[in-house]
Parts: sequence; C-alpha cells; structure tokens
Amino acid sequence: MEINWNNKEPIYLQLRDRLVALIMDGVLQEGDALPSVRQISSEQRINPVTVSKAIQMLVDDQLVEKKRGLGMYVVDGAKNKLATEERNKFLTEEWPQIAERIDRLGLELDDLLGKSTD
Amino acid sequence: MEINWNNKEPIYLQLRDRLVALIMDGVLQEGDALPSVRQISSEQRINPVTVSKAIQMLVDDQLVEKKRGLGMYVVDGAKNKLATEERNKFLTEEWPQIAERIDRLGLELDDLLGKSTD
Amino acid sequence: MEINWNNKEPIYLQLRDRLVALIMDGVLQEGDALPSVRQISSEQRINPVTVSKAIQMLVDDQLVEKKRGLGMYVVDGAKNKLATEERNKFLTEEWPQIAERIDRLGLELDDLLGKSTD
Amino acid sequence: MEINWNNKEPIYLQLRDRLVALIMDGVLQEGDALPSVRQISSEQRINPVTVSKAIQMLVDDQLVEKKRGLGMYVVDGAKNKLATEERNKFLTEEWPQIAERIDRLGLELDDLLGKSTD
DNA sequence: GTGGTCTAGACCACT
DNA sequence: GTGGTCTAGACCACA
Repeated sequence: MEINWNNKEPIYLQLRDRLVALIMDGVLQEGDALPSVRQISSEQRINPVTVSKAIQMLVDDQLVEKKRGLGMYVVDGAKNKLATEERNKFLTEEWPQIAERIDRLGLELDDLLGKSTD
Repeated sequence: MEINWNNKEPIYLQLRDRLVALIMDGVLQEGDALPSVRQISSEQRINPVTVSKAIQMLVDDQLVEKKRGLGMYVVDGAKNKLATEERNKFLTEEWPQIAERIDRLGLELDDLLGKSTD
Repeated sequence: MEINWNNKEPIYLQLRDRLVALIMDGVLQEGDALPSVRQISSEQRINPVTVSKAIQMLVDDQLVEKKRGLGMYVVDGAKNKLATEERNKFLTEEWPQIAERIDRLGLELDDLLGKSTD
Repeated sequence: MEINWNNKEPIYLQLRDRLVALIMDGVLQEGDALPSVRQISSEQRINPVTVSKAIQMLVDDQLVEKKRGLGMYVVDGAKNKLATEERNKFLTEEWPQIAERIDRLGLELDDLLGKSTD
C-alpha cells in the first residue's frame, strides 16, 4: 500500500483505490474495522485531512459506515457492490478511451489480454 | 480538431494529442509546416501561450523542429518514431495497470468488445 | 540570487541556473524543499508563471520532484547528477566550438588566464 | 558553410561568422569579391534580406566595402583587423563567462587546451 | 509573417 | 498553504 507522490493522481484518490482494492481482495472483510485515520496518516505520512477525504468517499458510496466512538467499518455487501459498481464505472467511463487508444496504436486486444491471462 | 472545454484534461495536452494524431494519420506529412501558433490560436479560440506549450512538447519529443522566423515543421521520421515510441510507452507504463484492474474486476474479453453479454 | 534584468538571457533561464548553482553548492541539500513559487515570485519580483517555468525545467531534468500540495523537493542524487551531466554536456557540446574559436583567434594560455601578457 | 536552423543563434549571425571565418582563413583574400547576395541566398536557401543583414554587419565593421555596380569586396587590412578586434571582443565579452563556467564545473583549463593543441 | 518571453490577474485542485 | 492552468495583452528578435 504505497503512495506515489509524483503521480498526477491525487493522493486521496490513490488512497481510496487502495482501500477499495483491500476490500475486493478480501483483506478487509465485511464487518472489519478500517485502520484509523490517525494510523493511516502516520504510517503513510499523509495529512489526516487527506486520509479523511478518502474514507469519506467510501462512506458516500455506502461501502463503509461510521460506528460512533468505534471507527469505520466495512458494510455488509460491500464486496458485491464493488464488484458491480466498479465494473460498470470502468466499462462506461474508462474503457472507451482505452479502447480507442489501443486501436490507434494498432494493437490487438486479444494479444494484450493473452499476456495477463495465460 | 476540436477542444473539449468541459474536460478536466488541460487544453495544451488535448491539443498536443490532436497534433500527434494528425501526424500519425498522415494529415501532417513529414516536412510539412504546422499551422502557426496564431492560426491555431484564433481558429480554436485558445490563448497563443497555451498553443505554444502544446507545440513545445512536440519539439521536446523531437517530433517537430523550429525554423527560425518561418514556423514549426514535422521532422523526418516523426511518424515512425510515434508508431514505436507511443506503443512501447503504452505497453510498459499504462497497460500493466489496466490489466491488473481488468483482472481484479473479473472482466472477460466479451465484456470489453463493446457488446454486452446479457 | 539576483536577476539581471538588462541581460538578454531569459529570466527563467537565469533563475534556473541560479537554482542549479544552489544545489551544486549545497545550499539546497538533497531532500530540501525549494523556496515556493510564490516566495521566489514576490522576493525577486518575478511573475509566478516565469518562476514555475524555471522550476519545471529542473523537474524535467529529474533534479527536483513535486510533492503534491506541499512543494518542490531536491531529489536524492541531484548533486552527483549535476556534477557529471553538466560536465559532459559542456565537454561534448560547448567546448569543441570554443576551442575552435580560440584556435582560430590564435590565443594562448597566457591570454586566457586573466593577466594580460603585455 | 552550413546553416543550423535549429540553433538559437540567429541565421544572420551564423552567416556573418562564416564569412568572417572565410576571411581569417584566407579563403577570401583581401581585394576578393564576396559571393553575391543572390548567390548565397539561393545556395544556402536563406532569405536575401537575411543575407544582406549579415553582409551589412561586415560593412559596418569596415571589413568589406561596396563597389557600386560591382559588388562587395574585402578591404585591405581586413584580416589583421579581424585578428585583433575579434580577439579583444572574445576576451572581454565571452571568455569571462566561459571561464567562470569551467571553474564551476571543476575543470582545469590546462587539460582542456591540451586536447586541442596536442 | 514567425515563435518566445513576460506580466497581471484569475481560478482550480490538492494537502 | 502548495503548484498548475488559462487569459488578455504587450513587447521582442528573427526571416
């Protein structure tokens, strides 16, 4: 879970994506507590405000819920929700641009996928 | 050659990509002069400084060269250079991340081909 | 760190050279933050855009890196990089022309040492 | 006698320096006619106005004179004049900057000159 | 005509 | 607070 400080991708989005990946990969199970803002902040040397911003996005997407006085917890069904929502988002918003780029470069999708699925 | 003003992508990058596409598609042949900064500026309603920034990137990539007092010209071999370099850049820098993403989302070839699988 | 406003050399290049000198002389250590764009801008009475242009050159040369929202930092190894690269560049690109010039003008070592030979 | 179109050095200065070199090297003897503006212009593919500008500089320096209806001729004493004037100009205007640069790079003048005089 | 530089001032996203 | 982008308008050297 490393942050790329040179990247054009904002820190809070990088962090959000990391957390999403942890949930999808089952490292963070449903019902589990997220690491605290303070903990993430000190471990990753990220400003607490930035960490909060990332977690707040998960709350807004109803993937995580706050238990008062206890912390943030992964909600039931979060993994399934992610499986469909992230999928749709990728297919409609990101993939079209990528596909056009692949086309322009004269590359074949089959060959590309072969590399990662073989 | 149209600019998307609502896009968060900076104008000078959009413009650079347009020019690269024109070279790759052969609309701008090697040895041809690029449209002048002022011409692009007035046609597209973009500030000349912004246009210059886009073209300067092409100069830095040695796709275009300045002839003092005359204008900017597509260098010999620009098309080939683009064909190989852009491709390599995509395969080594961008595709690995995308592939990991596709993998995690559990997407298949059919999903990506533009026809939903029902 | 002073700018010569009468010089035909562009301000952003003068500024870049100043910053390079500060790194080579160790005034700016590796890991240190550069003075912020706004700070340089107000102290030296230079437009922020012009200052950015100078610093961006250092980023392109990988002497400096951006930490988003925090500022620009001298990268590890910047000093060594400068010591070798600037030297090579001078020896291969600039010195040959100068040497030819000296030769044609019939100048001797004594002439160049700053004490006229009478 | 080649022109570098990418160079930051203006064409008319490059051309002027070429002509000066031809005189100093004796290719153009005193009393010889310079190639005509038209000839240089077509051979080097330089705009005639630019060629005139270069030659006019030589006239201003009294290295060349116009013979009405005949063309431009190298004046008597041009070679000597160049030997001293170019020399002084170099020593007072250009060399100090170069010397400082050599110093900053930690290079030794002796070593550098050894390369070109051995 | 060409591109290059600079300013003043505005607005943006990010930390 | 940080840097990045853009505009409008000016001025310059060069061909």
